[in-house]
Amino acid sequence: MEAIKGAYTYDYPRPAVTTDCVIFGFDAGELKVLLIERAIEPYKGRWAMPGGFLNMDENADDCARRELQEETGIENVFIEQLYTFSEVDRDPRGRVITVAYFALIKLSDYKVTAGDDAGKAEWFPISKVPALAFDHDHMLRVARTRLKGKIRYQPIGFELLPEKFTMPELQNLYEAILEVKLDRRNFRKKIMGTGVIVDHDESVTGVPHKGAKYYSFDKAKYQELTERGFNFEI
Amino acid sequence: MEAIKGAYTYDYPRPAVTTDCVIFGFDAGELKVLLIERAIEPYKGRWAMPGGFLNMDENADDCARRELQEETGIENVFIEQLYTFSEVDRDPRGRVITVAYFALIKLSDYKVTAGDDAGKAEWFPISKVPALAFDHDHMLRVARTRLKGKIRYQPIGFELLPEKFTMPELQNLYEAILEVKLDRRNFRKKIMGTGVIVDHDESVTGVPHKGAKYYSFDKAKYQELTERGFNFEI
DNA sequence: CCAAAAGTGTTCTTTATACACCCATGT
DNA sequence: ACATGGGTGTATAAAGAACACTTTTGG
Repeated sequence: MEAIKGAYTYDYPRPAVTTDCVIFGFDAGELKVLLIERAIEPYKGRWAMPGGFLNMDENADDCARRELQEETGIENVFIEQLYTFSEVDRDPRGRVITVAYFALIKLSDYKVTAGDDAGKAEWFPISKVPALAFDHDHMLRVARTRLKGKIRYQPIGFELLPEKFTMPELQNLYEAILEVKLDRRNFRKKIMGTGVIVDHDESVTGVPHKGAKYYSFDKAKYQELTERGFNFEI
Repeated sequence: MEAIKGAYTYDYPRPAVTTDCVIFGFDAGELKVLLIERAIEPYKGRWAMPGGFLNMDENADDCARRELQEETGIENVFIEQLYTFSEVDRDPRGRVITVAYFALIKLSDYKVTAGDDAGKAEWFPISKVPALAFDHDHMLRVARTRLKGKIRYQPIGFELLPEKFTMPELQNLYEAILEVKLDRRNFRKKIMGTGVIVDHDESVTGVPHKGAKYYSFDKAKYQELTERGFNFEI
């Protein structure tokens, strides 16, 4: 798709359409967001969610995945449509509506903060996110709320952890997302009670205390249980 | 906004943007959807959700409300963004993406099937909806699923009933939406337990059996309780 | 007096919450 | 041996599920 000055004409005006993606990761007991520093105006130097214009031969999901790949190198991750933001004045360049997505990243796989297409990319702890470009502060709040709501009935938490994880890690994740403290014993009971957790006979080593056991999430078993009307409530 | 042949030119191609609205109502113990019969091609004669093109001076919410008003006469109702549909071939006229909404109507207020702008409008029981235009079958399924999920934690059921309703009516509504049978005594207990239902000392008359008492939903009390971290689980 | 639908309480089962001690490891 | 964090069980409280008879009203 090349820019050809004024090559596309329509009988009615049309908004430009973009997708943006709120990218969540989890590391060091903290929920984090991947932001891109804008290299050009408007909002040059401000941080924003990665995103870009929709091509004519792709749907919004494809666009969000493509932009994610181009701007951060991330691919093959959990991604879901969040909300479409369409305020008339949300972009100073003109009428732009954006279909926002949110992605959940196993941060262990993407620790290397790749400086790609769009300039600097950086993980920010959710509590230290600066004022963002466009309406992205609002977008982040919406994504945060969605994440908080969704984790109660879908096991999306596992998308944020490495394949093998420990019970304390999983609990920390839930505590970070839900912003509550949970009881260790009750948490383990509930998680194990779902029957979708596999025990590896292996523990954390090299720590000056009892090493936590590794577990992993059995996606196949989850699918199976879901089809039989199984409920994942934490 | 007038059509001026080829008056709007851009350097990159842009999709057209519309909003569509899935309109739910409840009557005679059945969940219903309001559809419009298409008067023009494509899909002439097929039924579809009302909707239309986004103007440059309105956001998607405003557009959805405007189209709802223009095509069905309905206004001042519950409306919420549902999902943005963007498959490349979803509209034979070209690239059109649609921001879909769903609305909940107190059917008692809008029984008159107004034949307006877009031709015939008609309420269909959800079980008797014919094959729809565009990707609207899919859209309806998404809306149905959202309604089913949402009613579990938000008191949106009341948007579908008249101001005063009886307990059996409310229960029928929940049963229709959730597609389950509920126990009369337990249902009443839970609903009354929320503390957001007001008892009117008035009953249904003119029926050949004990008339059911009227209740109404106290929105102010609900807001108050919500702010204190109250949960509306049915 | 009959048919039809509304109203109502109790028991049992399941789930949620609260809570404290011992264990393994590295320094 | 000690400091650190991991692992475990039980008792109590709350919520959910199951269930049957009486009441009101019009015909």
